[in-house]
Amino acid sequence: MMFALIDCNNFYVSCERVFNPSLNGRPVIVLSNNDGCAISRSDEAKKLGIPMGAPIFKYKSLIKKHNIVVLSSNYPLYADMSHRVMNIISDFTPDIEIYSIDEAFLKFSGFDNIDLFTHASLMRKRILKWTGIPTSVGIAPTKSLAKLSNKIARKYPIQTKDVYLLDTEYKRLKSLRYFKLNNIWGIGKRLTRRLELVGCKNALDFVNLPEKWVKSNLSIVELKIQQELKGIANLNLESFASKKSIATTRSFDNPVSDLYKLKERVSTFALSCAEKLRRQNSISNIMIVFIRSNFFRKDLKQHSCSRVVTLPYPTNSSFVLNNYALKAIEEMFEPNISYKKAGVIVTSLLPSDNYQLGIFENEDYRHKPLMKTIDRINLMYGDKIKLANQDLTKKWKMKQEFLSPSYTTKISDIIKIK
DNA sequence: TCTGGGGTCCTGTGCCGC
DNA sequence: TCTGGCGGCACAGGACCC
Repeated sequence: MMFALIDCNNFYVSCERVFNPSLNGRPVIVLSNNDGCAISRSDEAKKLGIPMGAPIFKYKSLIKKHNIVVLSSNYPLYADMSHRVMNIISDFTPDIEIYSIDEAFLKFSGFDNIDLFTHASLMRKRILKWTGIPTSVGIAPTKSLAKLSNKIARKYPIQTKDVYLLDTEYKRLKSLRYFKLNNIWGIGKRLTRRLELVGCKNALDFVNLPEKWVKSNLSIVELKIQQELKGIANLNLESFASKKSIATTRSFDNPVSDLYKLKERVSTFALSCAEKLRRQNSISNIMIVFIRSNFFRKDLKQHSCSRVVTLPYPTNSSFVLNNYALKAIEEMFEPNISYKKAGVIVTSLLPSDNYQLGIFENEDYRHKPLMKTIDRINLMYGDKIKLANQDLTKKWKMKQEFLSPSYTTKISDIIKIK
């Protein structure tokens, strides 16, 4: 039994290139929301020294000097492409866990008579041919080792032909010696620092630490990782677990220090959460509301605060969530602070269909059909219905200066063949 | 001037009740 | 009735992932 990790190379950039081949061979970066920082880079852009998450304003001159193509993110396009890729992958094994928009874990059990290298090569060739997206595949006895194998395939595309099969003890030890601590899935900055303090330099050093020490000084999570790297499968594919929380959070393009404006924004976040809940037929018990000043501005007074609101009954009503979110904001707000970011997270989710109202629960029975109607109208006419405290005239627009067309999802943007 | 968003999971702390 | 120890819980914060 083997696991595989398939990963789309530079996914967002690759999506853009599918529909705009003139981007091939050129340095390209895709920006985060609000055009803040680089979240996807072509190999050419990486070579020029644009790091992951680079704030774009710091790299203006480099971008100009090398004529780097800069694009705003186009999430509907990426989501659609992701869906196509995952569909093709499903043809190659029934056991698939979609791990993120551009990654999936696969399990090959009962594939004893099949050459997995050939099988995986066939899969990535078909994805490339049918969608235009290049991928890399790592195959190994555990998920953590499959992650590392994937990195090898990605780093040495010529030697591996984009597929690396880690199937011997020799390859395992060689790989572990090769990788630094922070290349291990689940070991970040902080753990790397702690492990270096006890003399670890590479992944193999970590694997050789006594299990007892790992469990008592780190945690059960790191112990599992260690076992996985030893080749003992500890993690299985996650079955389509339904979401445990839903969030809507945003940075503001201009700092907000006015309570009224802050409430107006947070109201929008609460409504967005309520809509997302209704879309997946869930209700929530607990809402978390937070506001935060700009922590990059060390010269300004900082304030960061969050409130956990336990709702009187689980709900997905826009009115109820909105009211409690606004109350939380009023409690937390401090004058003379430049707030840069705020958000609403709903958690402790339950399915809405089989929920029975209890004795003390008093959701207004008129909310449910009203919400349905609001959702339908907003879907048909594009967010026409708002609550009274939402600003009707002002549009909070996301900065998207370099947006590509929605090639696959908007009929007006469908590519024209000349 | 300008530094993302959406997730999961763990941990420290303070409080409560046994 | 008082006290200390301890488990459970809620909350705030943070690490880590893509």
